[in-house]
Parts: sequence; C-alpha cells; structure tokens
Amino acid sequence: MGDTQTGRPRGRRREADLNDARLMQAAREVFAEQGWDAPVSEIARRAGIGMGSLYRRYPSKELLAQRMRIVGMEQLVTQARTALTEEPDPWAAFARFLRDALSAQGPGGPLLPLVGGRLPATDEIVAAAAQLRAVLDDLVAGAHRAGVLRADFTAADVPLLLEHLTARIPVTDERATALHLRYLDVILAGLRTPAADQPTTLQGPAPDWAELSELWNAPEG
Amino acid sequence: MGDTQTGRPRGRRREADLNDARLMQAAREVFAEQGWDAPVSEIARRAGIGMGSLYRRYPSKELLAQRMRIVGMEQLVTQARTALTEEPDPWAAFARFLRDALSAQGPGGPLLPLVGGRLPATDEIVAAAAQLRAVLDDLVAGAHRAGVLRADFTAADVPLLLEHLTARIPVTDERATALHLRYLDVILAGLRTPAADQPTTLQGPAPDWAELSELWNAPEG
DNA sequence: TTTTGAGCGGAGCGCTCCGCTCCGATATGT
DNA sequence: ACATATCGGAGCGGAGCGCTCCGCTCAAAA
Repeated sequence: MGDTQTGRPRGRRREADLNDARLMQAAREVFAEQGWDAPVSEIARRAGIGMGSLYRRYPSKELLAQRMRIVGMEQLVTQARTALTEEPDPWAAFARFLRDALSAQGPGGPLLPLVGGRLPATDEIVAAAAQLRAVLDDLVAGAHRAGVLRADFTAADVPLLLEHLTARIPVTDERATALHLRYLDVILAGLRTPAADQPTTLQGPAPDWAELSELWNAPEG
Repeated sequence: MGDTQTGRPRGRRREADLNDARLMQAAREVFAEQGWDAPVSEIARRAGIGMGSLYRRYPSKELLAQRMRIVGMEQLVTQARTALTEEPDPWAAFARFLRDALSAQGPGGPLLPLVGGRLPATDEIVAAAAQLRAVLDDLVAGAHRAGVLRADFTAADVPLLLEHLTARIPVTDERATALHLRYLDVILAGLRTPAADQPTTLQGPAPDWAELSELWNAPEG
C-alpha cells in the first residue's frame, strides 16, 4: 500500500505523481490553517494545480481528506519507529518523537484529529490508527519502565497533548511551529517524574481510548 | 462601566437584563465551540431568545462579539486581582489564576484570542487589554522575584499558553475543561524553576507583545 | 377592565461562497 | 502532423449565513 515508487515514471505520468505529492502537502497546510471548512479551491491553488486535475485524482473533498489523514498517520508511525530505533534512551525517544511530530508535518503538526471527527472510519484509517496506537504504547511504556516519565501520564494522553500543542495562532507558520516547540519544552519538563520531595499529581482521570474514538477513529478497547 | 445594577428593574425591563446575561453566556459557549463562523441564530436559540431581541440589543454580530470579548477580559482582570490579593504565595497566585481562567469562563476558557483577530481594536478593547497585560505582568513578576517560576518564561507567554490549553476537542464541555486542567498541571510542573542539577531551557525566543497584537489588540510596546 | 405600545420571537429575504462539473487549451507519444 | 490523455479554471446549483420585518404578548396607564 502507498506505492509512490512505480519504477521511475516519466512525462505526463511523472507530472501526475508530483501533483499528488504537492496536493497532499497543500491539503495539510490549508486544513491546518482553516480547518475542514477550507475551500478545496484554495488547496488546488496552493498546490499549483487546476480543479479538474484535483477532482480527477480525488472524486470528493472527503476522499482527499481521508487520504491525507492516512498519509499523516503513516508518517507519525514511521517517526515513532525511527525514534525508538535511533534513540537508545527511552526518554530521548519519547521527546524526539513529540518534537518530530510537531515540526515535521508542516505547520499544522499531525492535525489528524481536527478533520477526524467529520470523516467516516474506513478500514484503512482504523488500521493506521491501530498501528499508531501500538507504537505510542511502546514509546510510553518504555519511558515508564525507565522511571523517567511520570506514572500518571498515559499513552492516550499523547494525541490529546499533540492536539493541544498545535493550537492555531495568528502568526507565520514558521513562528507557530517555533512556539509549539517552545511549549513542548515546558510540557516535557513537566512530564519528568517529579522529585520525591516535590510530588505533584495530575488532576482528573486520564483519557481513555474509547472517548477519543471520534477524534481518532481507532477500534475501541 | 458595566453597571448591571440599575436599582432593581422590574417587568419587561428586568426580562431584558436577564436576556442580556443569557446572551453573553450563550455567545461565549457557541463561539467557543464553533468559532467565529458560528451562526448568530444558534446563539439566540441557546439563550432562549428571539433573533429580533438579539438584534435590537446588538445591532450586528460584530458588536455582540466585541461586547463578549470585553466582558471576558474584564473577568480575567478580576480573577487575576483576586488571585493576587487572596493568595499570599506568588506561585499559588500564578497557578490559581491559570486554573480560574480555564475553568470559570464556560467551556472555551478565556477564548479572547480566537475571535480577536477578526475584530477591529476599539478603544474599549485596547484599554481592557492594557489592564489585563498589566496584571499579568504583576503575576509573572511576582513569581519571578520569588524564584519559583523559570526565568525564561515571560508574561507574554501567558495568553499563548492559555490559547494552547483551550484546544477544542470532541468531548463534552465538562470533560474538555477537566482535560484542560489536567494538561495545565503538566505545564505548571514544567514551569517551576528547574533543579540546578537538571537544568532545561525553553527553545526559541519568547513571544513579545507586538507579535500578539492581532490576537490581543493591545497597544504595542 | 380596557387600552396601549414597548418589547418579544421567528419566518424568510438576499446574498455570499462553497463543492463540483464541463470543456477548451496544452503537452506527449507515434 | 495527428490522436489522445491530461491539464486549468470559469461557472453552475444550492446550502447556509446575517439580518429585517412583522404579528403577537403583556406590564403598566387610564
């Protein structure tokens, strides 16, 4: 699935592939900035592509968004796996993943949730969400086992935290990402297990996956 | 300004006053949930008020939002002053203010920024913003002087932090507030001055008031 | 009790702006 | 040079918005 490499296409075929990549990028930017109500024409404009070509590739706005969401989730999974293999220290892996998630995917960060609620949960999305959840569990469990991540923070907190960290603020995209990373640093400092002489506890029950289903479209449980 | 007490109105006049209070509350809820594009009719519906009455009181959607924003800012100023006088400990005052700001004003929290960018900066709003900024400076300066708040965190970070903390997530209003408070706890833990043996620094330059002008409509400088 | 009019609710007008389609122009392979 | 796959964007149909208009309600004056 997701074979963007069909040998080495040339001519018109190659242009179509380029268009597709540009479309995904533009869609992510535009949806990140304006939300679901962003006009499709704005996506086409920013990708430098005509409406006709866009609608030949994706027969509806919804299908375009679905594809974008799946690509985004797969990227997150890849980033998480990279962090797990390249960073031997569990805390470093955890922090690295969050930073990558915020900065790599355009200005809107992962933004899966945003559009998530309005889209039906296709099999493909559910599968991607399950994979993502599994790797988040790994990341969090590793840090817990090492005793560096506060025990009352769960893997289900991660998507919510990312959603909080990608608030849309009226500054340039670049500045917005910088500020998101700044507040991620505050949060990372707050997520270390507190010193024994200064214990703190997080208010309220942790989120559980079931209540995130709308934001997440994952299989519940 | 803001004299809701005109003796003790009776009859039709009293109903109008009640309507006004309900309108402010409904407007805050609806704008918090749906953003600026929320239909005015939804605000009227939730307030239990006809469109006619709404538009007699506020001649346009924009003026309604302006009023709501001013009321919200004044509430924040009051909460900050209360925190400063009732909590002798600077850290407690700082934390108390943030918690109050998130939980007191309906589900959307302060939400000043959200609608802020689209509204012209009237004198009244600029004045309210200036007052708010002054009291935020007090709060942060107090905690800095006591050495409990990390030095690289500034007063201008506060509105941005609040904006990040009020991310709209697809759960009930009550649950959303609970989760906001949960992540506020993480952030508060991360905002204490780090121990000398585990120093951490926040990435990137702190925001300054000028770049928040659109979100804030305060006088720059 | 009757009269009165300020204040109320909500149906609907006019308009903006969206998703999507259609088709002439353009580029590629033979 | 021809045939054809693919491109871009003007325009169509309709959804949904801000706001107005008007018949009704009901507290207060007579």
